[in-house]
Amino acid sequence: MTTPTRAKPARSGIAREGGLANEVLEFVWRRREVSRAEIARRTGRSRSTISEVVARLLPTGLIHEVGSGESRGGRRPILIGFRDDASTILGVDIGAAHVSVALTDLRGRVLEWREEAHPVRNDPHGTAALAVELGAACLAARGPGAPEPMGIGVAVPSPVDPLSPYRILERILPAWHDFDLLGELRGRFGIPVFVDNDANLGALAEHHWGKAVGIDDFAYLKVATGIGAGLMIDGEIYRGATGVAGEIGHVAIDPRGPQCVCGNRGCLATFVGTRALVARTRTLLSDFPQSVLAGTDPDIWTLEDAALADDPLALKVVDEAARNLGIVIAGVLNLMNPGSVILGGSLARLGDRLVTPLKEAVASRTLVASAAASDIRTSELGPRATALGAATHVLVAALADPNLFPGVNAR
Amino acid sequence: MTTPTRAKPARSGIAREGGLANEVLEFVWRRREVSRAEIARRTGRSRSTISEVVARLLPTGLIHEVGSGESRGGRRPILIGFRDDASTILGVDIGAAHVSVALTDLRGRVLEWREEAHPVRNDPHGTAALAVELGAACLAARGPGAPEPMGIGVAVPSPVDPLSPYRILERILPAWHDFDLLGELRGRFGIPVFVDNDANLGALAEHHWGKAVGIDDFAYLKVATGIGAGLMIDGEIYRGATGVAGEIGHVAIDPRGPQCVCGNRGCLATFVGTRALVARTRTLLSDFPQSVLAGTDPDIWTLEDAALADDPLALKVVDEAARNLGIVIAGVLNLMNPGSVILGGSLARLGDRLVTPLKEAVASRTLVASAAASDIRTSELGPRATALGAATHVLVAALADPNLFPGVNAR
DNA sequence: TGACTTTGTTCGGTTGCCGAACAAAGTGCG
DNA sequence: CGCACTTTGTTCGGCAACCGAACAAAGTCA
Repeated sequence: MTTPTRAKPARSGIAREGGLANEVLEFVWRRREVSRAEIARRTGRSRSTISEVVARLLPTGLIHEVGSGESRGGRRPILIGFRDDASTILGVDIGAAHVSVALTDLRGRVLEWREEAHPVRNDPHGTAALAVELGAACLAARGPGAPEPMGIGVAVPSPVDPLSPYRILERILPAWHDFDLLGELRGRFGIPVFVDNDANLGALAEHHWGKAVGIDDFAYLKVATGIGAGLMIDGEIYRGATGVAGEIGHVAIDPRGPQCVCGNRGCLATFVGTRALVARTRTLLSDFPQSVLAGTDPDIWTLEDAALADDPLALKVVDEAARNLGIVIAGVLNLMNPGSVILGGSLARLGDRLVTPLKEAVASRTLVASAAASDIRTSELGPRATALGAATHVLVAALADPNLFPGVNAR
Repeated sequence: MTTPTRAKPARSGIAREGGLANEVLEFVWRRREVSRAEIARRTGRSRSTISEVVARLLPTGLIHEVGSGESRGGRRPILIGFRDDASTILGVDIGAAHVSVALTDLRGRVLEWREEAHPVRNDPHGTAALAVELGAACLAARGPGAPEPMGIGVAVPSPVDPLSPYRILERILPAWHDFDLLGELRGRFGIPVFVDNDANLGALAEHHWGKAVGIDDFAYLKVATGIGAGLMIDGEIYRGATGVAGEIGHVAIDPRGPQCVCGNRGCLATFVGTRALVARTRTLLSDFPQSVLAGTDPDIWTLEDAALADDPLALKVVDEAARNLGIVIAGVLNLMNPGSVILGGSLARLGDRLVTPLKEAVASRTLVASAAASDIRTSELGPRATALGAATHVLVAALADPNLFPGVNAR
């Protein structure tokens, strides 16, 4: 009855303040070096207004004057540059069986990197301690004089409800019930902490640093222990009504398929998850005595290496996986019409060995195949993509409202 | 190089001007009768500001003072009401084999209604002439003193590219290549014309007048000659990168299924389109000699009527259709996590006879079944839903920017 | 060299919105 | 009934954001 309805709640949970100062800041970040007059032209504001805004932004230390640019027939412009080293960000990737941490600058460069295997599912306290330890190690490696990071981003292998991000993992990881990972991190480092689902953050990383730069509507599929999709719609992560959009691991693709942990039969995850791929490889070993994998106990890494070496057994497993993925991707294309589909997770390093059979499977299942199927690609961001995406989330929040990060303008 | 990037291109193609005046206008429309003080509270603005905005809005004739409301312990408020009869809107539904036109007021009430069967696919000129004729008939029935409508909305059974809405139907209806339906209508009536896909407009109708009032993320499925989905995301129709989002009729649900016109096998449309349902009914006739349909040549209407009368043959056909639809809807739920799924098209009148088996099929294919599957419902808007949605599109545009409709404030 | 451009700043003015103050019109209690 | 208190809607002064015009500085081009 008395709830103000003024501002739409931002779907991303990020302020998106709309102020001109933020718009200019984000523009300078995107263009790296740009004059006041150019900002004025591109934002549609007057030069006088932009001059004033830039003057207010300079003392934050996020931007600075970096010299003069080329003349366009008159006075040479003073270029405004973004200070990529004005601060740093910690990106934490909580996987199914590992924790990794990246320390990045404000341009997505990974300055430090730590990774360690850990039984995440059953040990929330140890996981949090490990994340703190790896983060501290990243900071220590930068030396004593390095500035404090401005924030921490965390990727978790589970849906995140944007309305109550603190109670996250319990659905998939019961041991994590009511454990406050975020509070732990905030308490240790004393800076803002953000969480999101790993596939969502992978999509964010692709949007900023990968194959989706400049594309505002695309789907990112991460194939790992589980399978998840991150959907970017109009430049923002789409979460759906209750925050579980993109949970495609349990789409049924074969009602006669094997039993899945979720209780149904023939889920995508039972065919394409890393465990399923390794199991399938073991089953086929006896049929491929000439395979380099023959006589070994394969895991996902040796399987991928074998595929990269064009081993026939590995290629057969990848081919089957691609065709099963294709069923689901065709559905995504028909339903959402994304501008691009990007494949992430370790399988992405197989490149065309994965994409070619995938495109075939998709083309036979889509009406507008020619247009849609042509833009399926593999990520090139590598194993650091998720942690990088977590850091990127903090960067996006900072550009949208730098006031949330008091540490920055105190330099 | 010189493109201004100021305003994001609105995905809907509608202005969404953001001005306070439009916000107030839309608020008054939603609340029907509301005082200045209440508007101020709910929009977060001051009473003085709202007073001024209302004063500027009153001369448009879209709102007016309608008396005084209940006191809340002090002076009684002056209620501001929306003039539902300030203008009218023409909504045109171009179907696969019919044209229908609704004349509505600004509250979605259908004042006049005309419908006629027509071979739309092969006769664009005749179709346009028929739309004009039915529209004129609606206007004539209102008498000579009636005000001119403020705009025309058109629903077409084909994707619409928001960037070039004039070349619409050629992909699905080759005979329509380069025929300018919109120009025809604009030339005849001299008022703004808007187009969109029929499923999108059905979703819009549900959002304003049907089962999705208050729900900003949902999927609307229309089952007719073809099958299409309208996706509403954050209160706006989602079109995807190239305007074909929701084209789910050709999702493959059975690789061993029958050949489809699109060239693939086992498309959803080959199982659940009206033609497929009638064909399936004919096939099963011999197995159900006790059916009321036995000995008849059934069509989609008699089939639905039989199902409503609990005829076993009809129920079996509906049951099969529901299970096939369920496959696709489960995919929609897993991928997009909509707050609700609403079924439209004539099949919707079967109600629980359709929804119950559908929910069963969905529940066995979704991970978060309990939450998601519970909110699948049938539309109650009936056969006028699409034309109503077309008119609603014009209403939405008008509320977002009444300046587009000069005819209104000239009263 | 001189005419013309472009940049960035200064300055006065408009616009949108706010808060304080006020009159009008209510309610509720002694 | 009378009086204190609320709520509504308007008026008016003021602030912040932004703009356009004017200008000096610094460049290009013929």
